[in-house]
Order: sequence, then C-alpha cells, then structure tokens
Amino acid sequence: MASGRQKDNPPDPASDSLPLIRGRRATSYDVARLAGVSQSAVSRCFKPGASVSGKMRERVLKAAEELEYQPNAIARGLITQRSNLVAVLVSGRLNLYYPEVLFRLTDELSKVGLRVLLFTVDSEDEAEGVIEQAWQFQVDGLISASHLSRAQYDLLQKRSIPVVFFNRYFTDRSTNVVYCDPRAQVDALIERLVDFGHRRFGLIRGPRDNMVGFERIRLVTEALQRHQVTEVREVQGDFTYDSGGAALQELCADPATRPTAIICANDMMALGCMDEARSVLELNIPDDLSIAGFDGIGMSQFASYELTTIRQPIGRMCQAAVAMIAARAELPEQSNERRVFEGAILEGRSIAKAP
Amino acid sequence: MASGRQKDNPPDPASDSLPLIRGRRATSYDVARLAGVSQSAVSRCFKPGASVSGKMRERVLKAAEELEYQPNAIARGLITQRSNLVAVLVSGRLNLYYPEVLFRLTDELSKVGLRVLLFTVDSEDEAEGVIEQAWQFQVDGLISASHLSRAQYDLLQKRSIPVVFFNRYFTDRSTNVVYCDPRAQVDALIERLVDFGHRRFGLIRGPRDNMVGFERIRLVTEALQRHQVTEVREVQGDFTYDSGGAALQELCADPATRPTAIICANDMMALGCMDEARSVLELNIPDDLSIAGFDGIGMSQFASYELTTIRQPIGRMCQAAVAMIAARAELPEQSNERRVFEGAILEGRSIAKAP
DNA sequence: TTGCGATTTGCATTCGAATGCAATACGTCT
DNA sequence: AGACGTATTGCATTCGAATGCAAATCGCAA
Repeated sequence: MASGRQKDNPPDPASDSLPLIRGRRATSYDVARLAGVSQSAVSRCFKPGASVSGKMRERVLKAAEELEYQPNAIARGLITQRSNLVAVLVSGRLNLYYPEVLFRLTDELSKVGLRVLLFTVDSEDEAEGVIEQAWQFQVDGLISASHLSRAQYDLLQKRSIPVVFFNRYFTDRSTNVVYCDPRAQVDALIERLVDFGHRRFGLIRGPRDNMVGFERIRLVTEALQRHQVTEVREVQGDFTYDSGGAALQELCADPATRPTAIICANDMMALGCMDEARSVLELNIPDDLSIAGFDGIGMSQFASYELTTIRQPIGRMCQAAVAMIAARAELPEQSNERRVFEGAILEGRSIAKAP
Repeated sequence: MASGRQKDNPPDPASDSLPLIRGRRATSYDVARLAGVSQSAVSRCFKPGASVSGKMRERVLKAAEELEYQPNAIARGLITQRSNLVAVLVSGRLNLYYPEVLFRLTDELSKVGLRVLLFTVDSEDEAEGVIEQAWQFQVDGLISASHLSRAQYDLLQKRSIPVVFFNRYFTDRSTNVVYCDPRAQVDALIERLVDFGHRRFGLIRGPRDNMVGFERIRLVTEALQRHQVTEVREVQGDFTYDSGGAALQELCADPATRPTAIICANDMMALGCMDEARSVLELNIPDDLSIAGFDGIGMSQFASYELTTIRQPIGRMCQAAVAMIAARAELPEQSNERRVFEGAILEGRSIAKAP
C-alpha cells in the first residue's frame, strides 16, 4: 500500500509544500506572496470596480497567471453571501419541450455570470427536497418550470429566495412569472377552423394542475362559444405523446359524431394524436381531421408532422426569466412581475377544410 | 398577529436578534446557543458517523428544527474541500438524445448526494470557459457528454478533477469512459439486411470528430465487408435531423444506383432520412428503402417512425458514469476505467426485404 | 520643500462549518 | 471509594476570499 504514506518528513515548516497531493490549488495568498503584495490586493485585482493601480494589477495578474490562480467561488460565496448559483427546476422529463428551454436558460444565465444548479422532479413532493438542497447551496434564485405547492412556495418566500416561474402560474398566489399568452392566435386559429367549416371540436386538456394547459383550453373554449360552436368535447391528457393518442381514441369512440378538428393543449399530445389518427384510425391529416397544438417544439415541424401550432417565443421568454432572476439576485425585495409574451402561429399542414 | 412577536422579554442579552432582513438564515452557532451546546456539537450532529450521544443529538435536532437550520453547503465545502458538485457538460442541444441522458444523470447523482452544475457547449472552444468555471466552483468531478480537446483534458488532469466521458472516447488518450459497444447488434443487423437481399448500402456518418459515430460506421463497414458487400457509399452528416435528409438526397442522387438500405450513425439522422424519403423521394419505408439507426431515442418509436435501431442501455450507463465519478470524488487517484455496455436491437418496422 | 487631498495598499476581521486535540463526563471493575 | 478506560463534548483553528478602516503613497500646488 502506497497511500497515506507521506507524513514522515515533518521537518519543513510550512512554506515550500507545493508539490502536493490532490492537486492543491493556488490561493490568493500564494499569488500575493509571489507578487510581493498583500492578499487583499489580489482580491481587489479580481474584483471589477475595485481601486487598484495599473502597476499593481499587472504584477498580480502576472503572478496569478504563473500559478494558474482562479478565485475560489466557494470561498467567495461564503463571504459575499452570493453563490452565483441559480437553481433550475424542470419536470416532465417526458416532455421534449423542456430541454429546449433548459438549454436556453443555461446559456442566458451564463451570460450574466450565473451558473445552473439543475434539479429534476417527477412528482410534486420531490420538490420539497429540491428546495432544501437549493437552500443549502445558497442559491441566488430559482427558476421553476415545474409546479410548486403553495406551501413550498411560501417556504421559498420566507427564506427570501427569489423565484421566477417559467410558463407556470397559479391562481392562489401572486408570483414572478414569464409566460406566453396565446389569446390572439387562438382566436385567429379558431376563426380559421370555423371558416373551414368545422363544427365538431375535440379538445385535449393537459394535466389537471397545470394552469397553462388549462388556460389554453379555456381560451379555445371561449373562442368557440363566440362562434356559436356547441359540439365541443373535452378529454383529459397529461401532455405526453401516449396520452394524445389515447385521448383521440376517446374522442372518436363513436365514429358518427367524431370531431373534425382537434386542439391539443401541447404539441407532444398533438403528435401522439396525429400518429394515432393515421396509423390506427386510418384518418388522413388534415383532410379527414384537422389537428393543432401549442408550443412549437422542434419536432412538430418534422416532415412527418408539420403541425400547425401556436409557438411560444422561447428565446425571449428565457431571456426575460433570466433578467428577472438576475435583478432579484441583486436586489431581492422587488415586487412581483409578470412578463407576458405574444404567441405566433406556426403554419403547418395539419389543418384544412372540414371533410 | 401572533408571529414575530416574542421579543418583549428583553432580559436576555444577544440572543433575540432573529427577525432579520433578507431572511438571515440560522447558523450552527444559533442552533448551538438555543440548544445550549457548542457549535462543534451541532456540526457533529449533522455528520453521519460522528461521535454524539443520543441526548445531545436529540436536543440539537430539536433546536435545529425550531430554527429551520440547514447546514450551509458552501461553508462546508470550503472546509472539507468537497463541494458535492459535479459538472455535467452536454453539447448538441439539437440532439434530443442528450436530454434523456441529462435527466438520468441528474437523478442518479442526486441519489448519491451530488448536485449537477450544468454546462452546455456548442463548439469545442466554449469548453475552455466551462473548465474554468468548474474549477472555480471546486467541482468534485466532471461528466462530459461532449468533446474535449487534448489540452482541455490535460488541464483537468493537472488540476486533478476526475473526468468521466459519457459516450465519447478518444484515440489520443486514455480516459474514464462509459459507452456502448454495438458490435454484436451491428453484426446481427447487417446479417439480417444481407439475408433480406440488400446489396447496395448507404451509410450516413456523424460529425468528423466524433469517435462514437465513427466507430459505429466502422463496425457497419466491417460487417458489410465480411458479407462481401461492395456497393457501400458513405456520406457525411452531423447528427441532426436536417443533415439526415440532406445526406439521403446525396445518396439517392442517381436513382438507378441508389442504396436499398441505409444505416445512420444516430437516430435523429435516421428520422430525417425517413421523412425525406417519404415526403420528397416518395419512397416507402421499409418496402422501397430500409433504414436503421443507433441510440434508441424515445421519438424513434413514435408511430410515424417505428425505427429499427440499436439501443443503448442509457439507464445503466448513467448509473455507471455516476458510480465512477462518485468513487473518484471520494478517492481521486484511481486508475482509468472503461465501462462498456452491450447494445440491444430495438425492433421497429423500418427494415424489410430489398425491393 | 512643505502641505493637503486623493489614491492605493495593507491589516485585521469576517463568512459558517469541520475537526484535531484536550478536557470532561461516564461507566466499570477492584 | 479509587483508578482506569472509553465515550462525549468543547476549544481553537482552519478553509479562501472580501472588505471597512487606517496607514502609506502619490500628485500637485504653494
């Protein structure tokens, strides 16, 4: 055994012990010593607006480079009370919508010097642990693309951890939130479908606790009412591909009264729907059945689908979320803000005249 | 109002300063004072194997609960030299293969008490910054599902940051790596295709610097040679959906000699291929053209595709990667290890007898 | 050369938890 | 009761960088 075997040469005092195990890193003291200045000076050279003379900065940076010194973010965080970490919470690992968001958020955060501490949850109660972890790591904020219970949210509030919800909002509390309001596009879409002669509609909802999904369907319902469309049936989905197919089956149980147009609360279900329609019900899209969705995920535009959908401006939404969280990391006690973006219709080939 | 209203018995000297701004968190000192013990005792109560009597533990935990104390991971990291952070580096935001991996890795890491610091890169030179950041945050390890240059890798080595590559390997260095060897499945697949009468093959490569993609195509090529298949054409792709379609066009430029079977270095290109074949070339899959891929991403099994592909056991691979990084976070100087997993053929409906 | 204000620099302390070592407390045995 | 061994506990220090304040230095004018 060769390990644990280096404590037998105690003579040397303290200074030249650099060829160390476990790659001991240079500290600001090491740099200070090499440059012949104080540790504070080193610290200042790495702080943007600090008062340092050009000469000093030069010497320190040279020494730092020589030792490959990089400030220790952990130690810095301890003293400044700012970790520069932002917890990002995503759920729905099954929903390919989140990866796009996640990557964008990561990019935007890194542009403002914040790092992503990633958490994933399947169920709501897992969020409990996430909050504890985030708290332990002193995150400067939390961006949640997932549901948080009222109690969980209150806990974050009490600990003054800024929270921004991404595409989630709630009726039981006021929060910071970024989302997309598809009202105008829904109206346009429904108008077009009605003009195309559709009179029987099927709507596929999202999971029950999801306000965004709920709201989308509500907007659709209202628009349909405005057009005096009465034959509207809603069925429940859960945002997954499979649930889209299952929901379609439900809607088409009686072929005589099956809808001629289907609106899904998200794209993934719409894809499931299209596939089920084609491969099981042997319907032609869009000739036999029109289908539309929400989100505008990349896949929806694959040649097999070319889904007509209402896209969210994900890029701008991510920027907004990051701007909001960054501002609150800086100045925690800002009032809540809602940033609402317009959607846009992404023209596909999944809707047509009613058969 | 019943809250925040217990400071009107002022006799005690310094202890009642709790209703603080900016949600000042309780520290181990606060807990110690409340429990009437030393700070060290508190610390020990939160350390698994420490020497604490039952009585003490009980008192401390009660006080901790009352103050909602949670140890500060940042401070702990500073003294223990262990951040419990693992950097995870993913690229190819366009490739839906990574999200699945990312979510699995996150899960597995959290099971062993490690948190994910997420980094995304588009190009290789961005990795430079990632390494600096990871270093600043004292990560205990790095799992890379992305390419790292030799120099970048050496830098990590020098700093003794353990690295595990996920599905990436290199010829110019020995590393820790987890990957899937599809040899057996490639052989079986090619044998089947040849039995089906295919004699003209098209292969779509991955990006040039990607050894995994290269190796896949190499295995295919060798298997074909063993079967005396000589009409094999390779074209270049970059793992994206679009590049799959473009590559197919290239392969089918001359309809007379177009391949009857196509093997793509990943699923995403295979999907692009299928869509291009159907919607532009008006070919039937699998009757006119057989297509196969690699990875086994979720989408490949959507009804529109039902791709025959060679799946990687992502779950086990993620577990392995996490186990490797966790072990090396504990004991850094372990020798490099390669964990190789078998693939599995995922039966779809995208291959058939040659036309 | 002296003096005064404006910069720079260093000193000393701080953040919150972990831990080696010494000091207790506890238990057991004679 | 006395002696000794073990299990707990507390003290003091440490990790690495940031920062308020005081000391030192500089520039410039009189």
